[in-house]
Amino acid sequence: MNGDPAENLLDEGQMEILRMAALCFMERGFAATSIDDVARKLGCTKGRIYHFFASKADLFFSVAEIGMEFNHKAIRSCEHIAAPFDRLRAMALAHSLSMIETRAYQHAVWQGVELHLRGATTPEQRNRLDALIASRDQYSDVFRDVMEQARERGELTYPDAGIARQLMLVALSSPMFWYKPRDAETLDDRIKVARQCVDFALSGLGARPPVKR
Amino acid sequence: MNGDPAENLLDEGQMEILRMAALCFMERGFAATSIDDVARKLGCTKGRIYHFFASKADLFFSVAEIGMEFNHKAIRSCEHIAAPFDRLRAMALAHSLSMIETRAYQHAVWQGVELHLRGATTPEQRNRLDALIASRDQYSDVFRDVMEQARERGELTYPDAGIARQLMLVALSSPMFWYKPRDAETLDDRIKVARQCVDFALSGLGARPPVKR
DNA sequence: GTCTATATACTGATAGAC
DNA sequence: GTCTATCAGTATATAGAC
Repeated sequence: MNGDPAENLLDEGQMEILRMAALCFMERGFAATSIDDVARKLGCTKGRIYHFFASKADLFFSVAEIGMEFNHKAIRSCEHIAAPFDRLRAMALAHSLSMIETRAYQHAVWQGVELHLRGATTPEQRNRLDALIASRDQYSDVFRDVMEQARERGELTYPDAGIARQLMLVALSSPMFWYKPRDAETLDDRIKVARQCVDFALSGLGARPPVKR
Repeated sequence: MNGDPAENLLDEGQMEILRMAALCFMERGFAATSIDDVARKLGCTKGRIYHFFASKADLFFSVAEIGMEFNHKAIRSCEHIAAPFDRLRAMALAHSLSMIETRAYQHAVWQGVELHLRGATTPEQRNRLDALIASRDQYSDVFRDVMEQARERGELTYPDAGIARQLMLVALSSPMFWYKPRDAETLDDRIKVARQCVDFALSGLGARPPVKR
C-alpha cells in the first residue's frame, strides 16, 4: 500500500494490523490465510491480533468494510456534478483510481462478494456479510442510476441495463487484479491507467459524445 | 454444468469426480474446499477420489487444465477467418460463450492464475501451475496478436496494448462471475448475453467499423 | 474400486504470565 | 498490550479390509 488512505480512520495500532491483514488476504485469500501469517507479517504473535479482533472473520470484515468506505468516499466527491454523463465519467475515474490505490482492501471486498454469491457463510458471519453486500449493492445502484439518466438522454446506448452495469464495474475494477505498482510511481501514472479503463468502459456503453478528456 | 463439453475427454468415472470438484471449487474456493466436500457431493467417500487423484492439488489442476482446453478449443474454430477484425469478434464470442458454458472449470483457471500472481505455491505444485500459466499466456497472446493486427489496420484504437488486452479479456470473462443460468435456458439466451459482452469490449477498444452483427 | 479407520499436521481461539 | 502455552477441531493423505 502506498500512501494508505485509511490512516486517519482508526488509531494507528489497529490500522497497522488491518493493513497487513489486507495484504495477506490479497496474497493468499481469506481461507488460506492463517492468523499466524498476519502476525508474522506484523512481526508479532497472534496475541496482539486477538486483543483487537474477536475472530479471523471479524478481522476480514473490518478490512472489507474499510474497502467499501474508500469507494463510497471516492464517488461522493462527484455528487456536485450536474450533467449525468460528466458525473458518470468522474465517478468512473474515482472508482478506478480507488481500485488501484486501495488494492488490498478491494480484494477483501471482492472475496466477500464472492463468498456471498457462493452462499458459503457461517451464521455468525451472516449479518456482517449481509451488511457488506448491502453496502456494495447501494454503491452499485448509484452507478446504475446515473447510467440510466445518461441513457435516457441518448448519451449512452446498451441493451440490458443489468449486464451493462456488471460490465462497467468489472472493467473499472479490474486494475485491482492486473495493475502492478512500479517503483517510482506517481499519481499521474495511476491516473493514466484509470483513464484508459474509463474510456474503455464508457465507449463500451456506446458513449455518444466522443469521449473527451 | 449444462451439456458438459468435457464428457468425451476422459472416462466417465474420473469425469464425474472432476465435474463435482469443479463445482465445489467454484462454490467455496480451492482452500476452503475439503476432499470430503467433493466426496459428499459425489455421494461417496474420499477413498474413491484418492484412487484417481494423488492429492487435492492434483485434482484442482486437472480441473483447471480442462478449463483451458475448453478455451483453446473454442477459439481454434475461428482460425479460418481471414479478416483480423472479424476473427477477433468471432474469438471474443467463442470465449465469452465458453465462460458461460464451462463456468465451474473457468473459476478454477481463475483461481490458479491468482495463485500464481500471489506466488503462493508449494514446490510440488509449481511445475503444474507454471504450465497452466503458460497455457493461459499463450491463449492471451492469440488475442493480443489479432488485436494488434486490427489496430494496424485502423479498425481498433487504444493507447496501451497491454492494458487493452486485460480490459478486453476481463470484460469477456466476467460472465463467469455474474451470469446466473435460468431454468429453461437456451443456447440463444447465452448467445445474447455473450454478444452484449462482445459489443461492449469491441466498442471499448474503439472499434471503427460500427459493431455490426 | 470403494470404504473404514487412523496417523499426522495445522489452525482458530483461549487462558494466564509478564 | 503482547507473549507463551495449550486445547479442540478439522483436513490431507495413507493403509488395509472388503
